[in-house]
Amino acid sequence: MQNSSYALIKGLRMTHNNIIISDENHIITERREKLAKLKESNSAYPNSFVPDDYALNLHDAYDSCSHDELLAKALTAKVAGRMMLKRIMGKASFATIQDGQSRIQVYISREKIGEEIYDSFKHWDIGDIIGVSGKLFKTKTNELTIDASEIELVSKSLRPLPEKFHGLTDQEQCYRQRYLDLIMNNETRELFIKRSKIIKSIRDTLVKENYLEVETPMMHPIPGGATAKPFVTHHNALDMALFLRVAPELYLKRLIVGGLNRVFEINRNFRNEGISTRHNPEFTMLEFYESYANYSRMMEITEEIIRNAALIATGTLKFNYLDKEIDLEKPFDKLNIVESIAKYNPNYNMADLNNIEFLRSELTTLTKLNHNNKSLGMLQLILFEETTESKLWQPTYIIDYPTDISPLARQSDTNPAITERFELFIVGRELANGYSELNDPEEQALRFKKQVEQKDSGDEEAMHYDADYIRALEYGMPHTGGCGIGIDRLVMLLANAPSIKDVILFPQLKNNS
RNA sequence: GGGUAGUUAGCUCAGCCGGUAGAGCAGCUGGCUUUUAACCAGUUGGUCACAAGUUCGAAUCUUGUACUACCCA
Repeated sequence: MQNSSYALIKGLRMTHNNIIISDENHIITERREKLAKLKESNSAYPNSFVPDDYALNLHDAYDSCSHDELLAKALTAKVAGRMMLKRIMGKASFATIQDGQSRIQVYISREKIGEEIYDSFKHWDIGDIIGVSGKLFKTKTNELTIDASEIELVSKSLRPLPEKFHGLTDQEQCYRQRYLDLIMNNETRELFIKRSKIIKSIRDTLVKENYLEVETPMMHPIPGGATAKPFVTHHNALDMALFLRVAPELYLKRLIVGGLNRVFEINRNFRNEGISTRHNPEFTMLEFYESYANYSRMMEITEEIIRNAALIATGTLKFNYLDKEIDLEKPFDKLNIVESIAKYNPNYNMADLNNIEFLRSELTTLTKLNHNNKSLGMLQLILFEETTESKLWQPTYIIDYPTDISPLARQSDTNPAITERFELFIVGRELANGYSELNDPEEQALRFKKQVEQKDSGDEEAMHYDADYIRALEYGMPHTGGCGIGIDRLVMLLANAPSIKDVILFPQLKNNS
């Protein structure tokens, strides 16, 4: 045997790197033997077959033709794809191949293609990639089929595919071996096509609004733009620590200072936190900034982005997420924190919700934690998170967040304890976060200093002081609105996916080997 | 971080009153020229997630660990 470095002892194999691959089984062993024979005749992995048709196009064009019409047209087709089903009936066989978009049936008769090739075909395996050309016809049961006049093995598959009827259902295996998921589950391929269309729709909406797409650093010397724990890495040549970005915000606003008046970026952020059905350590975020705009304008454009994406993805503005209807057609509800608590929890009245003593005792009961040194706004926010957030199923903007937790947002002109900030909630989840940007460099410097104090007292998520960003603001930034939309969560919503792992091709999982 | 459930052949799953592991598909051999989850006959394949314990004997009972899913923080 050509490759003597593997010894087939009870399915254990040593590679040349001495890595033990232990999942060999008799099926793989048999296929390796078939491969070895193909290699002897130099026909294991040819690279010359070029298909000129796709199954999907053939079905679209000819499914409606009758048997006789198709016969009269005498059309030939040339396709390539993975063999998913195989039915041998003596001197003739059927195979079903899948070419990435759809499937088509192939008829192979010994009489037509010759005994030698027919005998080879009988030993090809489900999962092998084959190329076929031949005449199109309809079978007795009216299925469009290619009558193979030529057929060749394009790529040998060594590993058996999941079972043909039930397919692959193991959630973990779908995540760990997404390629298998894509081969076996049509819905998975469709979901990721939908994701791509959603992202294209977002680009189209923003470009139409005269936004410029930009790319800013993923590796930051000073992490910033969000309260989150960053990943740390190291640049060898510069001998310096770098942080994977938690948000692109501070760079995008530097571009606003530079006169790129409307910019957006769709890219990955990295946050060093737990993994859940709503959190992946790397996730895709849209951030967009518009000069001479405030948070009201950002809410308008956020709605436009989401509606356009929903129409592209679902064809409608009313659809179900986990069996509950979402209505994106009506203008999104807009409530401040206290109003939203009162609306969804009739047991609270406005007087109580503005009474700091009441809030303290209520929160002590609800959270079993001490909230004595928190401001009124913070207490209201915590009560909101405890009692209201998860009830915001229909799209709702919550507006006017406390300044303490919004270090990059502009204060309200009438009440400096709150900022011109909104978060958009749908299906009880935060989907977007935007505000009128803070463009006063002196106020921004004070806010950074407060963050540094919090960091010094142990808050790992607090921000650093970014002197270069302050310097940029000191050159003057026009009043600006900004917003971030979590793309993964938006895709979850529009694709009716229960977990963020379902909408990320390769989600982060624990090591299982 | 806490709770619940799952992990048995390549895949989908039975077996869980403790007595040396079973089906269908896939694979292999044979038959079959319009099948379609093709069919018919025969047949290969398992460290029952991992580790310890109870027992004459453990896939099955107990405990722990790992991973996954769901719920809660």
